[in-house]
Amino acid sequence: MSSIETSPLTRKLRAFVAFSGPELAVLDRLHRRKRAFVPGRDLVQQGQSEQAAYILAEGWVCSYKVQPDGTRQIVDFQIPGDFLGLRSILLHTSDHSVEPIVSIQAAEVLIEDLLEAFSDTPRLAMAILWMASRDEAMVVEHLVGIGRRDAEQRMAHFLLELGARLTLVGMGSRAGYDCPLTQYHLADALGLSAVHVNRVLRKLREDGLVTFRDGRVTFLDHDRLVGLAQFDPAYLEHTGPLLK
Amino acid sequence: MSSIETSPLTRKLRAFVAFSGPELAVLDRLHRRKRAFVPGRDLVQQGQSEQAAYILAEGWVCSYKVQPDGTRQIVDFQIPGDFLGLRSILLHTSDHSVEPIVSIQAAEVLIEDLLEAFSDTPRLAMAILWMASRDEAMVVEHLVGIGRRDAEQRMAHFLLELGARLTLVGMGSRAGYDCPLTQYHLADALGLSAVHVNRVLRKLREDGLVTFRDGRVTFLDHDRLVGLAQFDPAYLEHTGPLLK
DNA sequence: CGACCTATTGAATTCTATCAATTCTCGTGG
DNA sequence: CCACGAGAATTGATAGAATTCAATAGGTCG
Repeated sequence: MSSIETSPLTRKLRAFVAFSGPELAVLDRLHRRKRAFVPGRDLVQQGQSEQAAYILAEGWVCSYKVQPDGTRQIVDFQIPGDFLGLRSILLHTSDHSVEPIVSIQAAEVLIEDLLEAFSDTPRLAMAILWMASRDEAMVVEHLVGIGRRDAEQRMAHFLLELGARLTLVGMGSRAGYDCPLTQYHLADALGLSAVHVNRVLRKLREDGLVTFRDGRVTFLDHDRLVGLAQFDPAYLEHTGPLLK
Repeated sequence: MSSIETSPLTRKLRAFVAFSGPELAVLDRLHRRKRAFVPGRDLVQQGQSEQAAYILAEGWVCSYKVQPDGTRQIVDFQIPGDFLGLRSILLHTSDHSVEPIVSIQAAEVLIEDLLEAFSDTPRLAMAILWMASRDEAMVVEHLVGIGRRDAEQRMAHFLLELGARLTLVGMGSRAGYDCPLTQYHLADALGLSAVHVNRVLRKLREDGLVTFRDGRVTFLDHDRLVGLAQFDPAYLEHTGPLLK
């Protein structure tokens, strides 16, 4: 049995699609070009063309856009098993940057690899397309959060969503999860100032809902937090692609 | 020559991909199930499963999500040539609603139609996937706008983006465009209150930048507006899918 | 130890929402 | 023809939310 069967991506997709041996082999091939990255050096640069995509094997990264005036907006965080830069290779140019938050391991995927994989196994293509749609649904939910929730709800919703995603890949539970993000990351993701992030976290802590401390998110009262955030995980719990 | 060759979708895709006769015929088949809708009755309902997708032939619609507390966030507006609900059929359930803003014409596309079209003409599949990526890039830009721009910049950027999109399908120019949206639509899209939308529009008008009046957006000083919004249309001007 | 990053808190300011009231347009029915 | 009501746009006043500026403290690393 090859080690690929336990990769986070494979693990995630297999929750929805039963792959055949040859399909697993194709997945294996996609993982062959392993590379390591450290914080401070971007995997993908906004505005660059000829980008590769990556499958994140270990660690956390964030996708963000910077504006001409220097402010930045984090669009999404990716965790092990997530695909990075799929849109970049489709559009042949990257509209965003990708930055490692901790030291990471990622498999580089060239456009040729992907086209080859897609033509070999249409089922895999469909599974990846489905995954991309799920990611887009997450971005949409993020948009709603920033547009129509106040800072406290935004934070609560964000911490809960991250928890739900991490739980899917075995890195979290209802009790909490390890989280390498700084308050500056939260600020850039939620469209708040770092100062206000700090105040909101204090309020949530003082209200006995959740703590964010020493790289760990701890849910003190999960149910009440869900109530505050009006968190509905439906958009994360899809029934999988239409593969028999 | 069939009339399909002048449909907005065909027109848009042909700007990037040269289709063969059989491929045009497949596009034609996708348009066969024409339907009409009127404002007030949603095409797609949030939470519903077994949805169809649509190709918008005429008129404007918006995609939105409503939250438990009743507030709504418009995620995107669609104009002729845009695809609606592609994600809904992929995920097999809809995470958002779609509402006609004016009376519209749309071609219903069943999941079977799409799978058939994809297997018949991979190039068309790639073109549609590319288009979906472009739409996602737009949602991302929208996210950045709400997260990191103040109300005035948000409005300016939004009006410019809409103008750029409409120009692509021949419905607008640097001078302006017809626009059936109300200030309430703008508010729900930009994450502002309707009252504040009104104030912002007044300011932009008084500053001689743009007017929003009687269903028409008129750019008074396009260049200065671009400067205010820090509008960079790069994310709309892609080189097309990787088809030879 | 000092440099640097992160977290924390206070005070003043700016931005945006909410509440309330008015005007305008347009279509409907009397 | 006009009164009426609905939806849309407009404006003022006030309250609330979040930002900015400024300062301090804790931790880590060389």
